[in-house]
Amino acid sequence: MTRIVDLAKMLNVAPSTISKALNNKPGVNPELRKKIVEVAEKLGYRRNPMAIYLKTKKSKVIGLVIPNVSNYFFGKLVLSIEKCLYERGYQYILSNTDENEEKEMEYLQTYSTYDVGGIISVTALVTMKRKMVQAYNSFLISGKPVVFVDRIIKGLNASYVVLDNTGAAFEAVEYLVKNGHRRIGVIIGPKGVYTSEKRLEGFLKAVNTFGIDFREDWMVKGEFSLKTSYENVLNAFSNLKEIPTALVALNNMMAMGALEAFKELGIKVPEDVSILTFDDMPWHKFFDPPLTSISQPIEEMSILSASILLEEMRNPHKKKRAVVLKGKLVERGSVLNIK
Amino acid sequence: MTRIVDLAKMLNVAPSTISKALNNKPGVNPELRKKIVEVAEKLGYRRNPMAIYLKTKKSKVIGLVIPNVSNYFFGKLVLSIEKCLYERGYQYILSNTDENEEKEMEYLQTYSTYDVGGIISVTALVTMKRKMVQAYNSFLISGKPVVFVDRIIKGLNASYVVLDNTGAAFEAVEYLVKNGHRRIGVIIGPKGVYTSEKRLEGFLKAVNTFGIDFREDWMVKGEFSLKTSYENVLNAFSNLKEIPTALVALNNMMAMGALEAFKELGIKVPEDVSILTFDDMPWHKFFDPPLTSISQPIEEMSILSASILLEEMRNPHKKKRAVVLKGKLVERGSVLNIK
DNA sequence: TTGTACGCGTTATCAT
DNA sequence: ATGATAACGCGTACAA
Repeated sequence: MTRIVDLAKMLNVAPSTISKALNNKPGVNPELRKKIVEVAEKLGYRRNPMAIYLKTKKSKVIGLVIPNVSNYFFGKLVLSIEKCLYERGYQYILSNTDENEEKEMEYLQTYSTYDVGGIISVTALVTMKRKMVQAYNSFLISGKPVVFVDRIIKGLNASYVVLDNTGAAFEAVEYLVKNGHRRIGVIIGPKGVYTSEKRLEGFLKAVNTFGIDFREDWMVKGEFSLKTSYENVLNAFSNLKEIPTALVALNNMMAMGALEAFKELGIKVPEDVSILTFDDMPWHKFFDPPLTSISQPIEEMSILSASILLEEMRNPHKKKRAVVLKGKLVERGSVLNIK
Repeated sequence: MTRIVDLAKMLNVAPSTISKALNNKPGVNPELRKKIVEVAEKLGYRRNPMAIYLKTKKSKVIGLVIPNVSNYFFGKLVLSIEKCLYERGYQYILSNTDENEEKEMEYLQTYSTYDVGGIISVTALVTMKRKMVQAYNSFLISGKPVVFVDRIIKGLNASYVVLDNTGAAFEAVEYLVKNGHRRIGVIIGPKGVYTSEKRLEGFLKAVNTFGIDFREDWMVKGEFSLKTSYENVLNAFSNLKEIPTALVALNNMMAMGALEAFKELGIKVPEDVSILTFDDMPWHKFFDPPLTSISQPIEEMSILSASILLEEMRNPHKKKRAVVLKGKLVERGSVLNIK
């Protein structure tokens, strides 16, 4: 590895001059600077982030908290965020929390020892809210910005980038009503989870607005997982005297669970029940039937969150931003027009 | 952040004593050690990896080269590897190469400045092989182990963990033959890609062994991507006078591409053509028809590669290991028995 | 058991 | 405009 001192010796100048030249600081003869840059390039000099941090205390490493990279949505998020960061010379530490708050707390701890300069977080499903708030707050008060993506923790003065979950859920129901459905069920996620609650809020608002039937026993708890959703849908629909004509899944795992349960029960989709799910996936079009889904602007979310974070790292007293993006309903074959 | 000196002051002992106590080294009074561990715990002391590295030159950061985390297979791989590493106090730098060798080279460069202690690599599709070999070799000769997963670069003395691609492809064809198929096509990946070549090798071996028909124009180039596969299958099957009764896709993206092309051409799966694909995905069972797939032991691959790497980091002169794992054929509905 | 020098590459500061 | 050099940080090895 070529170092600044190596370049200095090579060119018979002082290390400080090399440093100034490479960092575009004033006080270097333009010709000399050009030569220095040239030689640095040729010898493949690369700045040493550790040493720079040692000296300047400005870390170019950011913490990236994600529930689970093997989920397509989060994988894409990581991918685009990495791209943004890499282009600007930042590194990141990826932390898979597995939706486990304790694990998330653990990871936040390690961030201190690695001196991350900021955090982008899709925070885990929260129950021990107080501790979590405290943990994130300790970063915020020490001037390290945090940007929340997809999910918010209330009571924290941090920027965030989320979907208009309420609006999207409203539109989902509206679409079903337009297709003649008046008996609509829903598979919900865990209590206290931001996305689930917001989506349910929009769902209920629409039910109210359009004055359609709604029953408590058409609301199935799915815990945002395939297995739970499968079990609870199986249970609910085998006991129901009157089943809804359509079902909204508040995430895609739960839609798969429902599909599996329906297959077992001999309930045909969409003939017997229509399905509409949150989170569009590239393979939904190959499903039987092709799944009508709500797609999220993942790329936009990633780019926004990364640039907001970087901006706040540069300028710690910047006003926090609250970004809410629109979803898009992708029509396919899992919703039947029963008008 | 509590530091060793803080603990030392607090307990009126020397920093070196604290260090020894916390690292289970001899030369500390058992009672004192107990007290030190206790106080360290209470004050939330966490060792500083940077400082340890500074002193010992032993980095606990490892480089993780992955084509694309948003691909389920690689996402799972990252997840399990992270788990292994985290448990033993290691951190990792994730690098998405996007199957781009130049990007991979770039990332390998940054590894030097972050002083990674070792590398786990699913290396990108290689054409500039020489440069790549050189890059990895420079790590190997400086005593930093590299473990290749899923794909191998020839001419490198490094451990690897891969699937028995040839065997799995052979079994795929064998299964089709058992179901009465004698005209079998294949969608292949890019030239020079380890997994594609090995799988094709097994395919051809089986064709030979079972003495079934094979034609050059039943071999479609899919480049391991949905789009290319779609285009080429569309093209090939609209010109073919006689189409095969079954098609093996050498990865799941290409299977989706074929599915899309068949839909457009009005070719029914599995009535007109059976499909069998590499890479089982959790959603394949919901496809129309449910996709018969070859599943890989992702978890096992991850755990093995992580432990081999860690072992070699501890013991640099350990003999390199070559691990080949078996795939498993998951029967579903996309292969028709035409006997 | 203690005290302390040392390791690293960069950069800020002050002198020339 | 350029040079010389002292930090910067924290854990550890080694001599006492």
